[in-house]
Amino acid sequence: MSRSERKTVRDLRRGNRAMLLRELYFAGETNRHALSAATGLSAGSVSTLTADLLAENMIVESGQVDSDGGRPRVLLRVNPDYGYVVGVDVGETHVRVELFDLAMTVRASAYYALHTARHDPELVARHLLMGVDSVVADAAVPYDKVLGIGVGVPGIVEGGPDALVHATTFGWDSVPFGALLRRGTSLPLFVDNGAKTMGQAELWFGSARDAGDAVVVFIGSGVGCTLVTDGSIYRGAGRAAGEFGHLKIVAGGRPCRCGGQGCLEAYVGAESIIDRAGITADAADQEPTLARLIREGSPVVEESADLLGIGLSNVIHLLNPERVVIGGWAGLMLGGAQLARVQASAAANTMSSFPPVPIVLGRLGADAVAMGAATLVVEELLRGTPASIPATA
Amino acid sequence: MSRSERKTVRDLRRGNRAMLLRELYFAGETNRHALSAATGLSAGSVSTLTADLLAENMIVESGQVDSDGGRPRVLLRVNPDYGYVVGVDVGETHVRVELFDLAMTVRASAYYALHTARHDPELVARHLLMGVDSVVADAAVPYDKVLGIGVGVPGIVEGGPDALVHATTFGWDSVPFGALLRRGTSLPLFVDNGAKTMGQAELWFGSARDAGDAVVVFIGSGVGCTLVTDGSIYRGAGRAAGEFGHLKIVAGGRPCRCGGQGCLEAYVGAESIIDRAGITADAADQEPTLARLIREGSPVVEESADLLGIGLSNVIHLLNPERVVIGGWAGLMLGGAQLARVQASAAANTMSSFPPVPIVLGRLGADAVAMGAATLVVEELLRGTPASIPATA
DNA sequence: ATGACTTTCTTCAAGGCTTAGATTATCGTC
DNA sequence: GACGATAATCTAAGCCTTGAAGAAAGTCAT
Repeated sequence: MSRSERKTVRDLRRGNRAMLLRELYFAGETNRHALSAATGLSAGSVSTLTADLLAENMIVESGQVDSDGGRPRVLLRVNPDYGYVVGVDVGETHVRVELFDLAMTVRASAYYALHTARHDPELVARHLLMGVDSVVADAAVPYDKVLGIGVGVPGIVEGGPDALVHATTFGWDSVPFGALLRRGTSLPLFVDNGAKTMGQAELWFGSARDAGDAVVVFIGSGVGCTLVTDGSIYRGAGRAAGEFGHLKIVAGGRPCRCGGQGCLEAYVGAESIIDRAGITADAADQEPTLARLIREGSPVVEESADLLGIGLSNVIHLLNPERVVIGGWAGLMLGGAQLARVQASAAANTMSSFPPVPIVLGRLGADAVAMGAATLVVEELLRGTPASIPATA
Repeated sequence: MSRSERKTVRDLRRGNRAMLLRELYFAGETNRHALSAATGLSAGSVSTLTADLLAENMIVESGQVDSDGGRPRVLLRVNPDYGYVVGVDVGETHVRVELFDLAMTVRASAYYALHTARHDPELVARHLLMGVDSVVADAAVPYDKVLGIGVGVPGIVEGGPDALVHATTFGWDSVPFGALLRRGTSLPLFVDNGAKTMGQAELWFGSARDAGDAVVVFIGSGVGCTLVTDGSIYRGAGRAAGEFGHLKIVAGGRPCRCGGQGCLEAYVGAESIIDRAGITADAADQEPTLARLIREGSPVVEESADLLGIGLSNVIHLLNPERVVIGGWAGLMLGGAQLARVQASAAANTMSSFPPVPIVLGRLGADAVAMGAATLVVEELLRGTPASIPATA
């Protein structure tokens, strides 16, 4: 009930520092004057705070620009090489590991195919850890400058150090994936649902950028989503919020792989679309198969767009977002061809007294899951809590 | 994107003061020692802050309790007579005005029946303002100690000074109700959707008390809800979040009074239940008619319970609340008789990997709308922003 | 080249805040 | 009645932000 910490003057400084750093991170490149305006802090405070950050090598001066008739401004930016973050996308068919610098430039990546029905958690964990070693080596980066590992996985991820994962469709039932990884690395670890990591990527750098309240829908084999409230991801009481795919949109409808009936995912997930078209496709063939169905203008695809619109109208009624973003590989395919139909269906099913909501496609492509996972680590850094300061700055 | 204000050391104090006041308000009666523990502030800070609040007459000492073998603790509480707040429930059939002290004790109330199809905004506003004058007079309270008026109305309430109200079912289409009231009073005004004010009442004093993440469903003639995130009400980008009643749960289903099809409200709102049972009832007769249907065990009622459960499962999947509360006069009736059925239906339609969610009835009865509206004013007071300090404290 | 003017950034005294620890108040108990 | 215990207040010390003044580093007109 009572939020709002911040008690001593020390906390005040921490908060202001975090605010400044955040501004600096998202602005990309600014000067002290602009920072002062953006954060509301006095010029003096900005000066001392940036001095601290410069001394820690967390930010760097990156040039100057003339100001019409005055002392030139010194440009500041977050030091991309202050540290590195690893993002991992554990998908239904693969494990993708990428190493980013703080400017989110990919420095190295690794990919491991998962063969169907072989989602042994131990194996996945081994791939993942191997991938981490590999990207750190490939990027030729000192280990102690890796700030942490973010991992996006299918299913619901419980909090806690074990990071229990419940992903029926993936064959994982209460798998302590965090604990499994913990055995192989001592780096800070952040495990979350893959739809949410993608959502954070779109929120930070993609189509949901700067949105205060948004919904980012993820459509791959299954369907998930990220709810953005007040500019950050809402996770709910048990970190399970956003199970958009299991909204019931057809009473007593098609059985879903979750065990329920009439779920949205049973209609608009790639697996379901293909299944409904009467095709039997291997997991690895889903992508080309769906592409073909869309190209051929299958009525199943159109129906999926209509149903997705209904599903979106539900989210719109409930959450009143300022924007809806559709992402995930299947979402981008479906949306690429049928966005207008989705929009029309959503609008038709939304009350007229509701302000119209833009529905757009994700901008970061299918790789956003790994990038978003990496941002979980960056988020921690920007929070400004001590720790996570590498030995040699 | 960047939240977290709090910049100067002055803001720090304001924040701490607000935190303390909030704690004091919800604890009801505490001592300085306990406050220190609860807020994390040092004993010294609590001492000076409470001294300020006492000097302003915002809190009072209310007795002592012995502490086993030591100086007795001085009990502190918010001064119930520091100021008064007015809460108004504008419903489909009535305008109810109540005046509360800060302990939320009703000091006076007024009631005006609205005759069907006569929801002229001007008339409603006149009733409301008359009611305010009436309760202030009845309670024999000085006008300058009335801190503000909170109003709960049907439909969507846009922010802004005009408080535009969109309530199709009420016959209001973009009615600037706030502006209308503003012409008749200079008191601070807070207009919000009635389902949300009820939700806030249940959150502060009822079944959702202390919940961080909860959903409070309101069922009257229509259906609405309040989403509680991080201990406070989530309103969405355009303050329209929570239109639970217009989730589509039956594709291509029954026409709803909103103009859509298959909305939840078209099945579980009191008006719809009665209609589906084949009865024609006047608005004023809805209550006894629904009571009779429930008593007679009408199959329509059972079906409504099942559908409500499905609707709730959608909210649960999307928001992962720790608790669901059912309120509103029809909700309390329906829930009183069919709660088990609602719970069973919700559980049956929720993924097994989801933690089970308690579904309970509201505890404050049908009057919660007005009380919740009044809390909007109190909320402002607790926020600790200057202003709203009556002349004579 | 020079001086006036601009704009950016830094320095520093002043004022405010919380804290920790010492002090005072007020009980029960031996 | 002294002593211990618990509650509340007082005080010195240490941070922090601000605002104003000053330093830095340019442009521009003459």
